[in-house]
Amino acid sequence: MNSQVTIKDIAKTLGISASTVSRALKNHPDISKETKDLVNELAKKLRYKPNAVALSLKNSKTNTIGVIVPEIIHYFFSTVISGIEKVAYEAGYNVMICQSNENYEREIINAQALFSNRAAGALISISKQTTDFAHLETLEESGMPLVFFDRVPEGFESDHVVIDDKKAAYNAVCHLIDSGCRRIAHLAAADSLVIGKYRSQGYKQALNDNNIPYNEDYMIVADSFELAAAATRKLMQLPIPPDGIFAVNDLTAIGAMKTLQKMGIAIPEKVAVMGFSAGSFSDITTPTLSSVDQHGYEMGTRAATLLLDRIKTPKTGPGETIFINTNLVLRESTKKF
Amino acid sequence: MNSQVTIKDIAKTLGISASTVSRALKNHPDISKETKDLVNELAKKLRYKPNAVALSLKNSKTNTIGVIVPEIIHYFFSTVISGIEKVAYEAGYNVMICQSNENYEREIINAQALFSNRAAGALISISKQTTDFAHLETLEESGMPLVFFDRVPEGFESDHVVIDDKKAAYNAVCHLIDSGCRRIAHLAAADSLVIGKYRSQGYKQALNDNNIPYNEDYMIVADSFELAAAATRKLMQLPIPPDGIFAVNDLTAIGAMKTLQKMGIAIPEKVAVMGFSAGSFSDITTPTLSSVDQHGYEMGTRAATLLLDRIKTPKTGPGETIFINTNLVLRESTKKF
DNA sequence: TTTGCGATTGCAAACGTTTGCAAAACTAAA
DNA sequence: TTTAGTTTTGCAAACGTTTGCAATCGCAAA
Repeated sequence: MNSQVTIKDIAKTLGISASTVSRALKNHPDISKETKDLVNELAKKLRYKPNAVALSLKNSKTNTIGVIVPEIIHYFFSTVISGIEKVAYEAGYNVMICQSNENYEREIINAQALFSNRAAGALISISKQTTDFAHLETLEESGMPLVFFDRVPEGFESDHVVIDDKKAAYNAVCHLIDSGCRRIAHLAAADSLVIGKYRSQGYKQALNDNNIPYNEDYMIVADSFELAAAATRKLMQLPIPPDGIFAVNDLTAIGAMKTLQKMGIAIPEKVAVMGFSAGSFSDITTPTLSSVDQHGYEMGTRAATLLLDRIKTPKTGPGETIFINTNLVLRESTKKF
Repeated sequence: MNSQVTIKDIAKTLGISASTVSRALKNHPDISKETKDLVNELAKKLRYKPNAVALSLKNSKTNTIGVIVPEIIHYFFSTVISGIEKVAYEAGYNVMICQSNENYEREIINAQALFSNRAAGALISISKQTTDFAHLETLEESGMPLVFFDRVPEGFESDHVVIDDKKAAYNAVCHLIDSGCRRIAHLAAADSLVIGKYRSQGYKQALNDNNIPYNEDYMIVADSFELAAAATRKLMQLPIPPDGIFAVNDLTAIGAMKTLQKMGIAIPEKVAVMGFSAGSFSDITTPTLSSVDQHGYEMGTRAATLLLDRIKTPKTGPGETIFINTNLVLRESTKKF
C-alpha cells in the first residue's frame, strides 16, 4: 500500500537535508548525537530500508553474484548452489541463479542477463552444448570476474574449481579391481564433455596400471538412464560379459543396475556397479549404489570464496585452478575386499 | 578490461545529446533516420547494453521477480522453479531464487533481500518452521505483489496456487482400497504443515467413504526417510499389521519400502506402498514407487503468470486460489486392479 | 567587536536512463 | 525576406543515494 520510504522522506519530515540523514544513518562522526537519534528513531518507525538499486547505481556495482548452471534439478548442482549461497550471504551478497537447461542459446541469454543486471561476478558451469565461449569472453572483457566450476571451458584462461576427475575415476576403477573385478566395462559420456573425457582417461589408466588389457567392446558411450539400459543389455550379451561396470554418473549406473536386475544378474556378485556423483539417488536404490562423492557443497563454498576475492581485488595474473577432494562412498553395489 | 559503455559515451563520440541517443535506440519517430543509423551502428560496435540498474531506478521497478522456496534440492521445487523461469524469461523478467532451508530466520532474511533489491514481485513457498507471517505482511504492505504456492500461509489473505491435497490424498488412498488393501496405514507430516494436514484429511475421508474404520495405531507422524523406517517397523509389529501404507511424501515412502524389504515383506503383495510427489526418486527405486504427480512445472507457470498479472494490474479484491490438477502415477509398489 | 575555530549541516554533483518541453534547424509558402 | 509550419534536437529534471566542499552556527580568544 504505502510506497517505499526514502531518505528524502525522513529528511522532509525532520526538516533537515538528505545528506544529513544519510550520514546520520551511517553513524558519521560529523553528525550530532541528537540528530542521529532523531533520524534513527524515525527510520525505524517508518521501517526505512536502503534502496539497493540506487546504491548499485551509485557504486556502479551490485551486491548480486550470478550463477549459471545446466540444471538445478541435479543433486550435485543443488549442493554446489547451497555452498555458494552460504558464502555469498555471509558476505552480504545476493545470488541470482540461472539455468541453461544444457542449452547453448539459453546460456548466452543467461550471460546477457547477468551483464545487464551488472552482477558483481559470476559462477559458471557450462552446458553440454557449449563449445564456443564468445559470450563468456564478452562477460569477462566487460570486467566481470568469472569463476568456472565442475564443467569448465577448455582453452579459456580463467579461474577454475573442479575435482580431479581422472584421479577420482582412477580410484573408483581401482576399487573395482581390488574387489575382484577383472573385466570392467565403462559407460562413458560423449568426449565433448571435458569431465567425461577425464573420467574415461582415469578408467583406462587404472586398467593399465593393473595390467588389465583395454577392451574396446567394454567401452560404450551412454550417459543417461535409457542409454545405459540398452548398453548394459549389449554388454551382457557379449561372449565374455563384464564383471564390473563403471558408469560416468549415478543415473547411468542406476540404468545399468535396473537392466541387470531384469536380466536376473546378481549385483554385486556377478557384476559390480560403480557410479559417480554420490547424489541423493545412490542411497535409495536397491542395492544402494557405490559412487564417488564430489563434495558439491565444498565446491560451492570454495568457488564463491574465490569469486569474492576476485571481486575485491581483480585478477592480474593467470587463472587459478582449485581441486576439490573426492572420496569413494562404498555401498552395496560393489563387493567388499 | 574496458568498463561498460553508456549512452553518454555514444553521445559524446557522436557529438550529440544523450537524450537523442536514448530516443534513437528506441526507434522514436522524432529522430531522423540518419541519426538513428549512426547511433545504432556505434551502439552495436561498442556492444552497448542498457544498464538495467539505472533503468530500475528510473522506473522504481526492477525486472526481477523473487522466489523463496524451502530447498531447491527437492525435485518438486526444482520443477516449479523451471516453470517459473520459463514464464518469467518470456516476459523479460529475471528470477532471483532464495532458499530458506526450512528456516524461519533465513526466510525473513530472504524477504528482506527481495525488498531491498526492489523485486517486482515474489513467489513464495513457506518453510516448515514458519507460523508467523509478519515479514510477509511487511513485504505485501510495501506494495510488492505476492503469490504463494504449495506451502501457503494459513489465515493470510493472498493469492495461492496449490494442489488439492485432500482430494489427491483421497484418490491415492482410494486406489489402495480398490486394489484390495483393507488395513491402510498413514505416515503423516506434523499437523503444523498445512499440506500435511490436508493429506491426512483425505486419507481419513477415503477410509470413511469406503466403510473402513479409522485405526489410530495406523496413523504415525513420520515425514522423513529415517522416521519412516522406525515407524514402519513399529507398524509391522502390531498384532494386525497393515496391508497398505500411504506416505505423505516419496522419501518417506521409500524409507518404508526399505524397511519392509529388510523385514522380508513382499511389496506390493503383502504390503502396498503409495508415495506423494512423483519425484525423480520414484522411478528409480526397486520396486518403482506409485505416487501422486503434483505437476510442479505447471504450478510454476501458473503461479508466475498470476504474479505477472498482479504486477501489471495490482490486486484489488481478495486473493485468488488456483488449483493444479494432480494424477496418480501407478507403478510397481501398488497392486493392479 | 572582530577573528578564528570546531562542530554541524546543506548544496550540488554524480551514477545511467527517460521524457516533457523548449529550442533550434530546416522547408515551403507568402 | 519574412512567416509559419514541420522536423529534429537538446535541456533539465527525476529516480535514491553518497560525498567533497562550502556554508552556517556557536562560542571563545584577542
